Amino acid sequence: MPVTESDHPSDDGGAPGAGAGPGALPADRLIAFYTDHRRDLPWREPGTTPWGVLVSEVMLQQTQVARVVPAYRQWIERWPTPPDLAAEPSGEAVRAWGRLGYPRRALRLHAAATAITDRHHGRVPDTVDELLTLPGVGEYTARAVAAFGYRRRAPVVDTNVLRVLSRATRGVDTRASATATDRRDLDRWLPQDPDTAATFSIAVMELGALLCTTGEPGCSQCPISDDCAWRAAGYPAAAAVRRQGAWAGSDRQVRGRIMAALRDAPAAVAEGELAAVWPDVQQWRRCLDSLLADGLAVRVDVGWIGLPG
DNA sequence: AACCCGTGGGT
DNA sequence: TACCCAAGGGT
Repeated sequence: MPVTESDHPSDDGGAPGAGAGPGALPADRLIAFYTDHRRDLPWREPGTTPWGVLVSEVMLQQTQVARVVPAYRQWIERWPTPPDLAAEPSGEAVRAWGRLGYPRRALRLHAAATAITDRHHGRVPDTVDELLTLPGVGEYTARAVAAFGYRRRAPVVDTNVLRVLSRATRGVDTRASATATDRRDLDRWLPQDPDTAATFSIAVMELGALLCTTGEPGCSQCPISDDCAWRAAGYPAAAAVRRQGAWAGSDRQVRGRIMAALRDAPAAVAEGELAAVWPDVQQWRRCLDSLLADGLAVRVDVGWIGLPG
């Protein structure tokens, strides 16, 4: 594990000093860290709507912040409200998604905009339960929108928060995905005041993104290192994760090429031309069929494939 | 519950 | 280089 000596001095049990205690997640210091070191991101600007928060959260699902920023700006400028997006064909959402990856997210975001328009009068719902009914909105995103969009008190646990929670309060590292237990554990540290709770959540997330990272954590700059159970335990390594399959030659690669061809074309593409993206006809056929089944592509006519209308 | 789903940056 | 993995969700 890439832990530097300078960041992790093997001190001999120095006094905890003014720490809140081993395994604590002290809100005051986390919020102070956020105040001092927060990144200026477009979805954090004053005036960001709950719809803006929802769009940013969906884009950020498994996609890095730096790649999301320009896409988010263009998306919000073009579709400032859910009805604006719902009024357009879903294929336009898929095209605007560009190369963010996992284009089903674009389809689901469009479906969410439609549901918000039809069932919620065009206003993004403000309760976790209602948000959970929206396509593409899971346990994390629902709470993120409630907390960051509406300043509700909800335990927001993404991969960053889970890493901080696990390390600081349990003394172990993890690469698992968050569970209901994790949300309950975080809730213990969540300030009661809703607005402060929302700031606390984004502060923990920011700490995980900037300092308490998977790679080389910046423990020497961490505001809660004195309370960190993981540090006290000597930075034990996380359990190994199951390797993902090879990318080259995968269905995902083939699907990606087909979608890129459809996005780059102004209108429908002849199947014969589309087949040129991959030499293995069997695999190409299987992937095209899966894209049609997913609704990411449609057969607009015999032998012609396009983005959904 | 394990597996699938895109793309690209970091090392 | 090859591999990890990044503000997850759906099945």
